[in-house]
Amino acid sequence: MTADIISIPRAALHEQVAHRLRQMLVENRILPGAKLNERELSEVLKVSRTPLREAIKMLAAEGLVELLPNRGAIAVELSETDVLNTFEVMAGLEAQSGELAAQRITDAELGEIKAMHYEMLAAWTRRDLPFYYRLNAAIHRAINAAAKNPVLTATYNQVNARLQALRFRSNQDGEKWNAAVKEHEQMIEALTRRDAPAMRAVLLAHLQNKRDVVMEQLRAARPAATA
Amino acid sequence: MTADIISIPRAALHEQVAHRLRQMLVENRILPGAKLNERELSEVLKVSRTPLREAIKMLAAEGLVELLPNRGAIAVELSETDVLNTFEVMAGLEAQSGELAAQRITDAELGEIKAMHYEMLAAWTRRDLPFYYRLNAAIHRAINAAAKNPVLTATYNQVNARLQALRFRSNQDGEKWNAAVKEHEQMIEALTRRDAPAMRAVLLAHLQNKRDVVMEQLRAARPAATA
DNA sequence: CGCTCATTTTTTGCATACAAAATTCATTTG
DNA sequence: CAAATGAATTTTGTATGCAAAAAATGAGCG
Repeated sequence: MTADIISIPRAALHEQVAHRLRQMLVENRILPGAKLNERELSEVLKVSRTPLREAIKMLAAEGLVELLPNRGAIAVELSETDVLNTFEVMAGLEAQSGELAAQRITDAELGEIKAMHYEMLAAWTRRDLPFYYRLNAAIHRAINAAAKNPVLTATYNQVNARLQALRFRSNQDGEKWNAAVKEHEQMIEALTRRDAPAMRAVLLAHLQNKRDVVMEQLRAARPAATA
Repeated sequence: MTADIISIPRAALHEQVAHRLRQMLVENRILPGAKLNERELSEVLKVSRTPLREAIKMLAAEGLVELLPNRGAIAVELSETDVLNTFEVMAGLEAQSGELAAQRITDAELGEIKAMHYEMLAAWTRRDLPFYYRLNAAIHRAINAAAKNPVLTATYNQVNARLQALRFRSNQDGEKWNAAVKEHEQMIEALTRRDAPAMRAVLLAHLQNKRDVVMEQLRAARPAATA
């Protein structure tokens, strides 16, 4: 009875392909609106078209690509109203995460979040935007995890993935950034007090501001074009 | 220039297959935990395995089936905690739908919902459970539509689909049924007053009760077995 | 010059073919 | 007779082939 060491059955090919495509989409290596050419992609990823097409179908179900009958798939291009609607849903999911986290978080989890919060403050003080972003995302993930609802986490991740593609690295203006940091401090306080309604309120406000920042940058990047 | 009548490009095969499979899963024609045999299904649906497999991958991304590496797919089997978690998310999505609907509903939409409500009361009075269920679902769909957020609607539908499979037709007990009807009346009132917080509160309570009913029937159907 | 329409080329969609893994089943052995 | 072993069968996973649809190209015409 050797412990079954050798397992690691290597994730199925279509899973790997889906993962890589997802990353390419989220990192804007495939631009919104761009066509996903099957022959081309199968050469780049070194797989046949069959698992590639299966992966594309999964991404379509996740809302990351759009399927055009007889014309393949394109990376989703969110209109302004799409972005607003998506943020609205995200706000609801974040608010619920926060609410549940306040009720269910353990002291250990809270401690870790506080630690990350201080690291984030350090990054903020140094104006180290990339590191700030990474910690910010990690904190939100940790709050979500503290809610202890895998269905909520999965739903949250899926909706969030669509927004990742347009989360610019560009520096948000100082005032908004300060506000975001202040909101984060309120979150920590609310969590410490296990105050669920406060968490909900803070996160709703936080996402509203995040939405405004993104919309502003979006309007600066694209001329106008409402859809 | 004849008006292009002949269009109707007939939805792609994998879409049709996905639709039919989704229905089979939701209607429990494929039981939870059952294996989806590709050869078998491709014979029943009269398509080759390729579009069938693409459809299965989509359903996996939607959370309706589970993919087991090298062992195909099985219809998802929700544990008790899965069901509780899913209801928790649904409650949040319904509450948000109601909140937004209260802010955005038109008089015409409200009128139609009221009409359906009265039809539902008729079905309730006659103890016509199937018709009651259909109207109930239609009302919730209409509220969701009145929120005017397609992203919310899509998310809602996707999460809800997983619960459909276990929404028994069996008659819920009279007391709970009366409570549900009363809640629906409160919903209509809140909508008429355009009272968003009230809508949120009513829908949260409504889904909590719905959850209790389902959990009770679930526990009656299955012996115990917590996962 | 620009436009239309036919022809070629490319690309998608579905079916089939083949390889690898899992399952089944019969056989053997303790 | 139970458990174990190993071949036969089934089933999944991936690649390839072929038909139909869309896009690109280019010739002809206004």
